[in-house]
Amino acid sequence: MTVSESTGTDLATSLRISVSRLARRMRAERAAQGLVPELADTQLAALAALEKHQVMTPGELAGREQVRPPSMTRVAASLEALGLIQRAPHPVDHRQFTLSLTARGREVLAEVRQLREAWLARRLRELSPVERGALRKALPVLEKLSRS
Amino acid sequence: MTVSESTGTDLATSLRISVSRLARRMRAERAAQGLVPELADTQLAALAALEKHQVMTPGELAGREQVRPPSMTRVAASLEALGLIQRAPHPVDHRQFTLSLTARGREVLAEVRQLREAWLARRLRELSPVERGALRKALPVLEKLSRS
DNA sequence: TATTGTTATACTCTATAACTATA
DNA sequence: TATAGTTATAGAGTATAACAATA
Repeated sequence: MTVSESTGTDLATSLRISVSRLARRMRAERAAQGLVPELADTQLAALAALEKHQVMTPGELAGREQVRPPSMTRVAASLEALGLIQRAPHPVDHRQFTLSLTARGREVLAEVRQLREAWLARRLRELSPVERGALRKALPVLEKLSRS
Repeated sequence: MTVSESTGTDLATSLRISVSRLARRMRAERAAQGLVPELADTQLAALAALEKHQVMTPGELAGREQVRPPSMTRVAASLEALGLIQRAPHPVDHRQFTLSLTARGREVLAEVRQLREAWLARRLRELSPVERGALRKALPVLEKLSRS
């Protein structure tokens, strides 16, 4: 019985293991590159979310990235310290803040996308067009799963 | 420009973010279930690898699961303490050990696969057949990536 | 001398609980 | 009183470096 014929439970098992291992593999590969600045998964995801939505509050970012508010506090603080995002008072609710990318944040995001994903991008180029196509078709589903 | 038409770099970016977030999401969901015993990603992956290959050395397991030997030492020690794997002298090289599943380990693996993947399996059932098909086709590619 | 595995230690990331400020 | 965010603290998981045993 091949993977493509597996049952739902097998699919869950295999998917969980592959996704966990790939996440670990990417993290390890990234760390080996010694980039400046060294950005973690959630930091980079937060930058990408801010690029997409322009302005978000810390709470919105935490919800979107599936981390707790204190974790996003640290992520936001680190990104602000690096000059990659900026914080402004919320227009109506003074308990909240708005976060947005700085020009430097935008630059770094572009740079990091090229450099930090070098390993994954290289591996993707080594795949066949059919394999890449399979990933592209699965990508929206993976995104849906990660948000649900 | 939709995801399915994206360039290779965009694919790498999106894939990395989705995979990272899904791994984090699954870990969080798992922890909420309070299972007995509480098994981490790498512990479960090690059990699954031992089920597949019957007998492996700690070094082989570490290489397969992309963790460093000291990490696998901890994983193996915890699984042995739980009675889920057993250790035996290596037949020829006395520096090494062979690891294999105990009967209890096999039971727990089956049980954990049902219980611990409940969240992911439920989400997978909520997908359309087309979406599940996309994941099934991508799965071997994800496995390949995670091993490369 | 090289290799396998372990021990000691430290780091990264995230979580829960308690607190502050504002609604 | 409820909510957004922060601070303090702890836990899980992994890594590097140093060590022990064997090849």
